Amino acid sequence: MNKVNLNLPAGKAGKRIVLVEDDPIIREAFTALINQSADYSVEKAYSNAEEAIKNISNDNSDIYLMDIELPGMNGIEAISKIKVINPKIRVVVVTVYENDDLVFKALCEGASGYLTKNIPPQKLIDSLKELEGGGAPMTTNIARMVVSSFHRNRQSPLSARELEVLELLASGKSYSSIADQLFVDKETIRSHIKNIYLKLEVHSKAEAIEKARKNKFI
Amino acid sequence: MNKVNLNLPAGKAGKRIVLVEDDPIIREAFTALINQSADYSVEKAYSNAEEAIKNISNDNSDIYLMDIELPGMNGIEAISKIKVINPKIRVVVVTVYENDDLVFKALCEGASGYLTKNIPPQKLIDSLKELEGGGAPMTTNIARMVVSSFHRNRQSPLSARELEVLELLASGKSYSSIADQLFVDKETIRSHIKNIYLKLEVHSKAEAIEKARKNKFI
DNA sequence: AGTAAATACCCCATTTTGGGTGAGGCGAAT
DNA sequence: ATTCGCCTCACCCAAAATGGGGTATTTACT
Repeated sequence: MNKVNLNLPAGKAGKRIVLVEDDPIIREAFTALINQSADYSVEKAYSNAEEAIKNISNDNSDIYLMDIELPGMNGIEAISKIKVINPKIRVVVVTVYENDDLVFKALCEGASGYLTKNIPPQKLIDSLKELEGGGAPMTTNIARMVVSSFHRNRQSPLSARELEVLELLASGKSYSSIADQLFVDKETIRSHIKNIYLKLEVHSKAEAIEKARKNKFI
Repeated sequence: MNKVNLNLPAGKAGKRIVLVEDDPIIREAFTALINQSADYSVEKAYSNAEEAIKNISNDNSDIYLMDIELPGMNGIEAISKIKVINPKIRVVVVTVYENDDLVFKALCEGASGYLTKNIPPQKLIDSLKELEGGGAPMTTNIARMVVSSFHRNRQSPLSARELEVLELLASGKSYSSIADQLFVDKETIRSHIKNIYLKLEVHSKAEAIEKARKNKFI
């Protein structure tokens, strides 16, 4: 069985990339693919996040391709730690997972892109170019998920005014300040909120906000 | 001066697109470009949103290219109204504006993509393909803006625990329920919140949440 | 040794919240 | 024409939450 070379010689020209991927097959495939390109080369390829993080200053690369599922520290945590150490490093996730939660967590922690492993070879290289051009490379599905996450749900049982009130409530405002802002009496706001609770079948502010956020009413 | 033909004959094959764009030059350019492609044709080209909306059921197209700056109703409102009438219609914004506010407003109202008018011709056609493939076509800059909007700010003066508390507070929870959730005393939460107010230089929940959201601490 | 963080407790006064009930005006739909 | 939903406002009550003022202990890292 071949021992995978985790410390490839950086004898190739082009922008240097660091790869973090535990599957040796994929790691080698991506390395070969990237090294074939004119503009990029794999500086280092790690099989776990801990090693990659330990060597950040030595490697001195500002583009990381990061798997999510890794032995030990996972990719999300790894992004977080990398960004703390050097915020200029751009991390692109490359994974098999298209799970909502992982995508948004990765982006919140600072991922600059999110690709899936079934990406066609040329698209991977294109993605690196896009990244360097200030973009945020995403596969079709991920882009849809990201854009959809902004869409509000129009099937809301709440009236326009109620939505308005609930949004202000969700921003941490008190009944009185909502009333001031909407130029109505505090009692009016209380009425709206009571109706909101009725419609959403909840009994408190926190529940209402949670339900409304979950259903993207607000 | 040429009179622009706002009702082009649909004599061309391919998926039918509706265009809403007030500048006659750009309208004609996009129409010509799209009609040159094998897979798409411009069903109708409107110079304002009101007309486009009035004819939605007749036009029976499910892809709209929408400008933002329009005489009368603007593109954002138009997206909202279109989505109410028929949520299946996908609207892609095509505009000169790369302003954060407009981008996010358009996406919240239901835009499926956001392009800028300097887009290379082939890219526009590619974007339509991407849209049909379930994607969310965006120019490089817009993709970056969208992804950046998820990134949290690590330059926060707050400790990890304080961030945790503030996040729960921002989700509408009361001191007591935050305490329960974090398995500490309510008084501890109160202490944390006092420190948060000190650090953020605010004097109320709403202010703290607003400041933290604005600076993307949470 | 010093600092920051997390934890917990005390006091106080005020505001906020949730629930109940009722009611007038207004516009859209049947 | 009448009903219905929506927006508005009012008054009752009691519990909970909030903001501000303290102080103090333990842990952890430098």
